[in-house]
Amino acid sequence: MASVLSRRLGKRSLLGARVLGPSASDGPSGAALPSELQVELLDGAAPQPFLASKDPPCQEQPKEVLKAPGTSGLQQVVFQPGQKVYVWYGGQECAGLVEQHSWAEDKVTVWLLDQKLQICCRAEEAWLAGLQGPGPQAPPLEPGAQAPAYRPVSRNIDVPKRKSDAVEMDEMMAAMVLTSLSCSPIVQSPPGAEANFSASRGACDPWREGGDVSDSGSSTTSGHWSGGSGISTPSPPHPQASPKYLGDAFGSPQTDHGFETDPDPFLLDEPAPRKRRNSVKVMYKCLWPSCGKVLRSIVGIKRHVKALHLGDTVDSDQFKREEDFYYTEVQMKEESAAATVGISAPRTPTAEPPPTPSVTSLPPATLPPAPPKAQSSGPEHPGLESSLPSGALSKSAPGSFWHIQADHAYQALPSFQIPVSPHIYTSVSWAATPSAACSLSTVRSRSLSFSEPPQPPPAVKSHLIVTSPPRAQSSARKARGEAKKCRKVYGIEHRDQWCTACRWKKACQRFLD
DNA sequence: AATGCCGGGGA
DNA sequence: TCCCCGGCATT
Repeated sequence: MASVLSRRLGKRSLLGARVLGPSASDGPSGAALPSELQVELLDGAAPQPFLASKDPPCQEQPKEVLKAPGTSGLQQVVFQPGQKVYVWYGGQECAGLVEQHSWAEDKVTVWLLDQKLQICCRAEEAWLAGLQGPGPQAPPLEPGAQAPAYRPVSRNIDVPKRKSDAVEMDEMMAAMVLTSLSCSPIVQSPPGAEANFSASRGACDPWREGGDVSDSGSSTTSGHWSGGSGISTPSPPHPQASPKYLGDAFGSPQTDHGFETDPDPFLLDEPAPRKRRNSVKVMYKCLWPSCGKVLRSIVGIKRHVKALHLGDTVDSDQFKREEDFYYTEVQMKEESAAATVGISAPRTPTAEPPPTPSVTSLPPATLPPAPPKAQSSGPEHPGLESSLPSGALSKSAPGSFWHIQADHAYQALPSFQIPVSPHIYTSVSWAATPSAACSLSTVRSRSLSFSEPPQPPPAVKSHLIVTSPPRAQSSARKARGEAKKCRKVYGIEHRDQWCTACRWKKACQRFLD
């Protein structure tokens, strides 16, 4: 749990929540929040209620803010105006100049050089240049001693972790931003959202989803992000997110209230996520900051994201894919619940994202793209089919080509020539055909490589098998081919046009499968 | 029932 | 070796 908390912390601070945290007066919400959250909120020192503009934090009316019941005498360092100090802002250490230090309120107004803005924060959160460590974890106060009445809990928190987390978060943030193209709601979301920032964590989920990084549930902070795979494969999330989230997602307080069953779970218009294991229920959780809604169907969650967060009005094109980033699949062990819903259909392990282009769903797997594991995916891969017209081999052979000469294939098994064009002949050995098929399949498998762009999952599957070399099911008779046979093509009336094999009731040699 | 083919057998 | 066909599996 601790890890989870710390993680959240980091993320939050990433967004600058700490500095801008909602006012301490926000009694109710504050009380309900996890202790670490409170710390953050209080750290903000800028009790200003959140306003749309997150940029200039408390620069507008810092003074008022400072009037809060002071925690005088706590400060151990006296900041002089103009003095260079460092403060935590936006998840990182920022250098700034002291504008003013209100000893009484234990607040310091700092002009951030980098951000070019003024913020006010608790004196303990700022430290003089040259001194070490971020304010929070800095030595300043003795536990309990001066803890203001309104934030009793904060003192219990082990703040030190913050810094590393923050750094971690920065990286994630960067990745996130890149991925979501600056449109990320997380970035744009109003500061207020942070209060309930379960989403901050979720914000990262997309990657995890996509990568299907099974970090085997280790709930440690490092566990989440250490997996290079997760980060390195920012491929679009697809429905089959990894189950690991489960605990995480549902464990978070925020999630609970957001939980809600999809009204119409059966509306799935895409391959519903299949139940991976007996009692695992797949749900989709909205990652939008402060949302955390959980629905049972992809469609539902997408609709939710689109409608509520992305806004339906906006040209859907612009956000068409965006919504995929704002929900994640979570799996829920649920012995009992399993019975309730027609739990989504099982998703093939390697599954490719569902049909809907946007969702790569998660798909289906995200993608997919899950590293090694995912790779071992099943035999059928989208890239495969798409790269090669399935029927190519068998069907493509227009009668005109093979006909005449192929006709005797049955008799002349060894080899024969196929007139590819009036002047060009291709020598083909029937016996070799299988190998040809092999090479063919080889090529296809190659297309399976990760880089393969997630093509709209072709619905073609069956055909591949046809080209596969020697039939595994050999022993018995040849599986009935799907290709047309002479009988079908020419009809019984024109039996004379059939290939010899067909005439002899043998396997058709003209329209091979 | 229609097809597709294997296994056999006659010429 | 060429041709046919009975019969079974599949569709």
